[in-house]
Amino acid sequence: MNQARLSDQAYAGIVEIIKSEELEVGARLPSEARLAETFGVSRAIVREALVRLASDGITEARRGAGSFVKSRPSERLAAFMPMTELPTTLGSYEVRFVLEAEAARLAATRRTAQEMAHVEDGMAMLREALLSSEPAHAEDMELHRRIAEATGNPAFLLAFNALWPDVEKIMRAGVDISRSRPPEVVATMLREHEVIVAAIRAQDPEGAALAMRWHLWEGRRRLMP
Amino acid sequence: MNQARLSDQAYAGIVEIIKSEELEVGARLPSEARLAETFGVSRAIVREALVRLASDGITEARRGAGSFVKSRPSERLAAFMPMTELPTTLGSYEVRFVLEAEAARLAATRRTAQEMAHVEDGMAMLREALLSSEPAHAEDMELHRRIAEATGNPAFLLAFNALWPDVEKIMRAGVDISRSRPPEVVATMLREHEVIVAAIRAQDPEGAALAMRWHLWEGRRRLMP
DNA sequence: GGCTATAACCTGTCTAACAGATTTTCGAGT
DNA sequence: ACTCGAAAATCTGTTAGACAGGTTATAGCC
Repeated sequence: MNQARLSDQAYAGIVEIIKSEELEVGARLPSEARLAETFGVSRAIVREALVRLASDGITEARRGAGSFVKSRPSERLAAFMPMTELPTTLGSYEVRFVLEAEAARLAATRRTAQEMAHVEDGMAMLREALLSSEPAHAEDMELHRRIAEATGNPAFLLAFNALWPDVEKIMRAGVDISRSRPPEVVATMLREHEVIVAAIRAQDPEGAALAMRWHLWEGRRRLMP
Repeated sequence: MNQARLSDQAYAGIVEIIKSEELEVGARLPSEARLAETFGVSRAIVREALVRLASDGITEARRGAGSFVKSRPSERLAAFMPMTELPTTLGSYEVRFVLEAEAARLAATRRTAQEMAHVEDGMAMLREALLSSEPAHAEDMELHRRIAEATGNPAFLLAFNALWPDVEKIMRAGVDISRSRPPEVVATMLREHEVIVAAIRAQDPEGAALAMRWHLWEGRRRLMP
């Protein structure tokens, strides 16, 4: 097993600092020396972590001045999930990852008021079903379908309908394995959907795409931890 | 202006080595010490460059063994074509834009030698058909289908098959309108496909995705200028 | 208060070293 | 000859300490 590298830990540690200290965009991180001391590693390791953070667009280094927050990691990490590592047994998730993310983006851009109302209705139905501890696969699917519809592009529905039998099979299998869903999982699933719908409501295309990717990524993780 | 960092030069230098030495995916790069000597910098700088290359998915470090090529680097043109401007009458192109670009990327990453040969065959068939001035819709479709197959993920084929009737209808309509295809258009279409296949052959994921996007974008423009 | 020189701090870079993982080499034994 | 295993050679991961040169803060002077 490839033992974890210290620079990975430093990377995670710095992300943690940005999040927990609530460093705003533009704020300066602690100096390399201080970070090294904090994590108990050498400056070289901290620098390697910072190079990666900069490459990920999270920080920016200014010679002689320090490293600065460029964009908050919570809003950025989701965009960098390596699709290449998805097991092909969950192949339909790989396709959904690009297809539904684009659908969410376009829905946020082009949705009419009527389509939005339709999406909100779907969300309400999903909320009710989830809170009454039912499987809710049908409602889940229906919400995703309505988001695809809100793109105004029927071709998205065509592609989705081709995938859904597969997705449903996977979902059912997942629930069969771990029959009881703890309430916090239900709450998380609900929140993920709410965030997507909120972004579409707010006509925030990038936010919608990101929220959808995040939701699918987490969904895959729930099915195959 | 922020003066160029040595690690940036090292990054570019290593990319150059991978390209000019034609290092295959899986091949081992020179050791950090040797790279440092080559570029006249310290090992720490080379390491920072390698961390960035790994973060970009181009190389992979194995402790005690060396750094290995994970995917061939491409020209990072990162041209972004705004799909939002596509008329929904050509909706299936909008879906293909995300779906097939991802398929091309994954095909470049995961294709086996056998799948590659299958793609090359499809390319040869398309070339022959186009050069004999036939419609060649079937061959076009078959090549795209084989690329989707080369992802190793059957879900891509599911989605494609749902879209293709639509795509073919659009293609036929396009040819009916402008019945004669000038030879330079045929040559361009051929070249676009060749670039995609070449990128998949070279195991260059970003290049393959970019080439596919470009091809679809141009294709849409040919149909509706 | 405003201005400037200087000190304090910070990143970018280098050298030299060692631990531990991996690959290669080479020799012993069959 | 051929296999097997151990030692040697390489290689990455990591540390410490140092210095040049850029940036920011401070302190004192007007």
